[in-house]
Amino acid sequence: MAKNYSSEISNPLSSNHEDYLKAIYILETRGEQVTNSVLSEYIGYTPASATNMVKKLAQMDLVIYRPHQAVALTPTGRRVALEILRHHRLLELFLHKTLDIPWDSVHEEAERLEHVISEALEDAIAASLGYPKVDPHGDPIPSKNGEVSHTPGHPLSQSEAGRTYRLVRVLSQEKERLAYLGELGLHLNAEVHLREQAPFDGPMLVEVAGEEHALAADMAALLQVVPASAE
Amino acid sequence: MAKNYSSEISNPLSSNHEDYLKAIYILETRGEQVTNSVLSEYIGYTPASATNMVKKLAQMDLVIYRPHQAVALTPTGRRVALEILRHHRLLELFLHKTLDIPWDSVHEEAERLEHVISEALEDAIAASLGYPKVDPHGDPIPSKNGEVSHTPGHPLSQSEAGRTYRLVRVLSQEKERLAYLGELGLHLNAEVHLREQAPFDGPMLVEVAGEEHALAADMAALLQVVPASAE
DNA sequence: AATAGTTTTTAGCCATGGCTAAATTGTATC
DNA sequence: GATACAATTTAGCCATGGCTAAAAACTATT
Ligand SMILES: [Mn+2]
Ligand SMILES: [Mn+2]
Ligand SMILES: [Mn+2]
Ligand SMILES: [Mn+2]
Repeated sequence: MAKNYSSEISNPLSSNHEDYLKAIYILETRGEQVTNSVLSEYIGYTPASATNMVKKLAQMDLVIYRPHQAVALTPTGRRVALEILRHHRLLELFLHKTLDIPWDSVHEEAERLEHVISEALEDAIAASLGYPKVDPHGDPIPSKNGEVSHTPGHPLSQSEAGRTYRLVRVLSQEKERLAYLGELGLHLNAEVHLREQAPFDGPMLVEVAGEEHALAADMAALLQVVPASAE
Repeated sequence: MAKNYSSEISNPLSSNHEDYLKAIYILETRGEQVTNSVLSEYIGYTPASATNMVKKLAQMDLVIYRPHQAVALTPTGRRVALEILRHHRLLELFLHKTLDIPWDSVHEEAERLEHVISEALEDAIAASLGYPKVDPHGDPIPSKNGEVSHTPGHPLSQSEAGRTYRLVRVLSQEKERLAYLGELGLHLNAEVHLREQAPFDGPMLVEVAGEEHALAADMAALLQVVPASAE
């Protein structure tokens, strides 16, 4: 069992290297073509810097780079990306459950911690949480050997009115958005009764914990739910 | 209450900047003259690199630098050093108590984590531990406003034979040494009965948890104890 | 197929913070 | 005070990874 993928690599990866690989992985799984501009915008650096970094990652056999083409992770690159993503999501859950850090703050904290925890600490965290499968936002936690479980659910925006659902995933890391949802009681596993959906992609009327709220359609599209009975 | 001392500073400090300040603080409190060679050896970089860094820290008003003189922390530099040291020791205790990381492994882990935790996380950790005063090695945890409590005790090597003591501090971070002491049952607050001390700085005979062991004099010098009755 | 517009790459700059080797300064000894 | 030795600083090199501006390469439209 190969544990430390940086051991397969001559010089160790910096935090930024790791964040680039993670970004490419996330963009790939979104189904997007990971063009230079998409990547550079996501990562928050200039296109020139992204090209620069991608070429370095290609030299280390972590990505496939062909000029003017979309970047793609190599198997090794994917393993590194998944390892960092595992750190990230384990840390989010740990910070939330063990230290009561609010779910809208764990992301930025994990963004730094993910690069500096050892294998032993990763294992200790996973064990203390009982080897969890999802983070506080319902994002799947990759397993130690790089498997990602498929998460169930469909957007609340495409659900039937008059039924009750359970929130299983929120497709956003935005602090303000998460804080707002939390205020409405829309945290993970919350029960939502969908009263009605206004036509023309209008707002939805939902009931959460006895209170009624209106949700914009694009907000509801980020909420993945399953029927409440199915548990 | 000024919280983030890097906010008083134009550009943020790197991990290395922080480790240099911490090193200078520790060497100062040991009573040593913090010459360039002492610092460079402690920090593990060449003397030229140490000079380089010290000059930068001086430009930021974190240390006083005069060529060919010992370096000294400014009040601001000391605050930064103490903030990082607080992170370090809180993290050591947290890792040990909450995640069962052995006391000989927490140091290297904290060495990286100390630079990336937020003020909020620092507070959450301190709260979850009940605002502790010492780390797993008995080193005092600086308070949020930079106060360091005086730790009691004297070296086991300078103690009276025939009496029982309580271990309150170990003056070493060496992994192997700590692992060895742990195997003997010599963790923090362990009770040690001092049977006899061989003359000419010879080994000491001690009894810990019902077992008898011989301890080299220089090892015993690192163990700070108080009389067991004084609890 | 020419042209216009967009995307990507290249070229070259800069700050950071290591390093080695050489020059300088300080200190101890005769 | 001269001289030797150690400590420190300086000078100059290098890799990293940002950046801007300009060049080049794709893509779409006429
Ligand atoms: Mn990150
Ligand atoms: Mn998440
Ligand atoms: Mn450190
Ligand atoms: Mn310690």
